Amino acid sequence: MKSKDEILRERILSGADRLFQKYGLSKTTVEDIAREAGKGKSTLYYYFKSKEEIFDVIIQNEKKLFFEILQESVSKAPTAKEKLHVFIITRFTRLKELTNLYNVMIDEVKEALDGCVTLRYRKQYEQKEANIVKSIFQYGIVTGEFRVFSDEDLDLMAFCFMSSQHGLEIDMIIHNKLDEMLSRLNFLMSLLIDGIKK
Amino acid sequence: MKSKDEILRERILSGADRLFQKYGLSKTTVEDIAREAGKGKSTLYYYFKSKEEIFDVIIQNEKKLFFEILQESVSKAPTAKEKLHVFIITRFTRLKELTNLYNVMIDEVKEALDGCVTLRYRKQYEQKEANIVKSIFQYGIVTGEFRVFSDEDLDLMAFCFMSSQHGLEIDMIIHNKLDEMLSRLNFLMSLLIDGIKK
DNA sequence: AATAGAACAATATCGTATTTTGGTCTAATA
DNA sequence: TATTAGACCAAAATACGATATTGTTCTATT
Repeated sequence: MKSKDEILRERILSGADRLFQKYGLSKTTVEDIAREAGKGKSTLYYYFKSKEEIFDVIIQNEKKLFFEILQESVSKAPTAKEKLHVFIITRFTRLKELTNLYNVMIDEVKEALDGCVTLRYRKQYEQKEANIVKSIFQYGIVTGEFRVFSDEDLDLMAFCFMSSQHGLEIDMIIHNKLDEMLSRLNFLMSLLIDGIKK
Repeated sequence: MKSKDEILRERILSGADRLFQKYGLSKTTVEDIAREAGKGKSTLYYYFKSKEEIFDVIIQNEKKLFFEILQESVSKAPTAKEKLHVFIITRFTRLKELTNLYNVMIDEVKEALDGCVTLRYRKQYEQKEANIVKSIFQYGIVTGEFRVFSDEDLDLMAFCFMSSQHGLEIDMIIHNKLDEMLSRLNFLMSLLIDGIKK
């Protein structure tokens, strides 16, 4: 049974989530968020330190949800190979639904390419992705599906696997071929799996 | 023996190349380029239709040079596997030297991520890259190094190989690890090669 | 034929006024 | 006392008119 505080807090967050999805962080005002929650601005500041904190909580929540879903679906697959494919499919399907998390990832790429590296969210996000992939590798080694690699190589491989998926995504965006995205992500993952299997 | 026209034309181009490298296309004025060539603006318009054409010629020249160098170094390697590694090393080494070409590639990624897909240069550039990689695959099949793939799969593989390299580059830029770039590019290529070899 | 320099319209920049915005604070309300 | 509204504030953003800059054209000159 949630307290009154928590109910209102979540009302503010879900309203803000919708606004950020629609208008982005910069175009959504604190006044907008207050109105959406049916409260005054002061009330927002009672519950949150700043607009930035509201956004941060939303992103952290989406990230938490994303990785819970990802981890759950991966854990259900019986083989490491299947886990990797499930990882790709689930990641692709679910990340797009979490619009604010997705947008933040893209924004940080753009910032980095502009020579402005802040990485508020992406570093930790990518680390979590790579950790899941690494644990799948380790599982695959235990089951005998994959060759044995050093821990250092596993880290490197996880990074490279994910970077290659990121690259494919970006290139598909560039070439406006979003409908082929999932099949190509899977194709690439199959190639990479072929590179590490026994 | 070059004609006077060609000498002056190349003087304009090399001056403009330096200016574009330093200031970029938008911040380099036609007046700048004229001054660098020691001529008036009108003279520039005698030889080139517009500032944009000067830039285009420079990019096309850099691209031509880049692919000649790439093709030459690849053709010297004896095995398909070595060709792929030479491709990666040469590509990495030489593209960075061709500043204007490199900058145009990055700019087009940024534009695409902004939802504005123009692709003045990148599409053809990527097609050429993929063609070289595909021909290396075909060579590797002939020499017996790689498994046999359909032509369609070869196209897809070439695209995916290059996209994965692009992704690694972008992620290294994002994480500010440019010093590790080449080793990781080679590491990823090795994984991918392992995925296609007999 | 090759070149300079003036002219032009479109675009960019700049300074200033005005509005908006995130956040603070006090008083009111439940 | 906890929660909330609304006034206020300084900084940031925006709008706008004036001015400068820029890419290009065109005419006259060499």
